[in-house]
Amino acid sequence: WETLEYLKSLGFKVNPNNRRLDDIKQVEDYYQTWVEKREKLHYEADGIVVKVNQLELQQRLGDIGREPRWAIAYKFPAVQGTTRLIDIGISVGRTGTLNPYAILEPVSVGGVTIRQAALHNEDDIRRKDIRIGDTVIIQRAGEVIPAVVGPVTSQRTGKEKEFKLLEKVFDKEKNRPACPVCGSEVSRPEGEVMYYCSNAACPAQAQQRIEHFASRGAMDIRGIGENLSATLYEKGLIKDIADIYYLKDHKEQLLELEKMGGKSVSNMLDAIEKSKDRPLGRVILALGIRHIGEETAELLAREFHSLDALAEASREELMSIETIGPKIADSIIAFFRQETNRDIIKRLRESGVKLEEKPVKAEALPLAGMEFVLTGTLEAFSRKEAEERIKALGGATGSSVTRKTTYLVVGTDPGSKLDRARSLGTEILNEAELRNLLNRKA
DNA sequence: CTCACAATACCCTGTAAGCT
DNA sequence: AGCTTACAGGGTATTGTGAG
Repeated sequence: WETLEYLKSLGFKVNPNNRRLDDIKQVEDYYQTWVEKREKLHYEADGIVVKVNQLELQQRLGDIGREPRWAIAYKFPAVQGTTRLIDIGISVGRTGTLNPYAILEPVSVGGVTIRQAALHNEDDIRRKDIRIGDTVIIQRAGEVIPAVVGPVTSQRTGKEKEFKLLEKVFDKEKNRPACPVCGSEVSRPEGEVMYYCSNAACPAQAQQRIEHFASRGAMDIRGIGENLSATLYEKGLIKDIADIYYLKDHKEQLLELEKMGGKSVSNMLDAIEKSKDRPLGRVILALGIRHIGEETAELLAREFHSLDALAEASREELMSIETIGPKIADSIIAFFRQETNRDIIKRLRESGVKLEEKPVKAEALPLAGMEFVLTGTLEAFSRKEAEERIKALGGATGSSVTRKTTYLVVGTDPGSKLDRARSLGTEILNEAELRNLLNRKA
């Protein structure tokens, strides 16, 4: 709504009869009533959720990963507080990024004590003009994530220091900037915002690769989280992700670990065994290939059906897949070219981890063997969308009505296909009927 | 067809608190 | 005590769009 007011103030015409504006206004009003009611509630609330209230539209909009595209939170204003920025620390991420974080004078904001907060990157720190020693405004974004909003410049004493990442990680003995974990060289690729540790074998990265592999979205090995993966790595029980599946040969050493009794060890080993036949998409995600997240991993699994097939795919082959461009393709190729990675995959296979998946047989799909032909304009679908959904369920689409055509789908202003279908006695569906069919079978 | 820009999808990171 | 979860907001990559 504010955006629209802003546009109006710039002289743009906004049609006051536009239904959408009414809808937005309605949401805004509803939100305001809750902002007022908030304090009187006998429970905690952090905002309202606006939802599309038609199941059909919800289905069309779908999800991105776990998040629905048909519902969005509209949060109450965040609670803020101020405190002192004592220092800026650096942590090393799974991909080798050097991540600056704020070390704060502990402060209570919205009922919890905040000591640290992410600062993202050097450019962002500069943009916000955050300096070490500053009094800074802190808020909990979405009532949860601590965030440094910016400095209170009126409180400056002149002793505040600008933050320079390369100075922070400067190693006097080596006389150059160095990774705070392994001491390797640090670089910032042209045009990028993050600095990286150049050492792929950096313990920080190795440990977090293990953590990522075991994580819920990937192989989902319950029991192996940040702490255990670090311990197992430090003790040398696990050097890379494949070693996880050979832990069972080292039971005695596991039992010697602190806080690991017989039950913990057997729970962990059970969880490891269970993870051996996760869907292929999970395995691809778990490998930790750069730029391959949940969605792309899933896509690659559908496309290749086995890790070997993916490993052998050419750049062109990869790029021909929708949503995969040169960067992602190169990232995949580079990963499988690495000798160490090939070795890991070999050992994963030997230990019994499932690395392929039967392609879903087209014959097994609900619309298998049916051919659909579309004519006229559809209301709620684009034609391409409709065709995709039919194909996703195993149906075929044709461009002209023949004796093999199962259904003719008729939108508004149908063409001559309708006449032909009538003369052939082909079954005719209108849009609503098609949608029902798709929803029923899906 | 190419280029530039906008929109969208995807990926990554970190904190506190609830859960086991 | 450790693991998991909820969550925001940063960046990068890809796709879509319109003009020439």
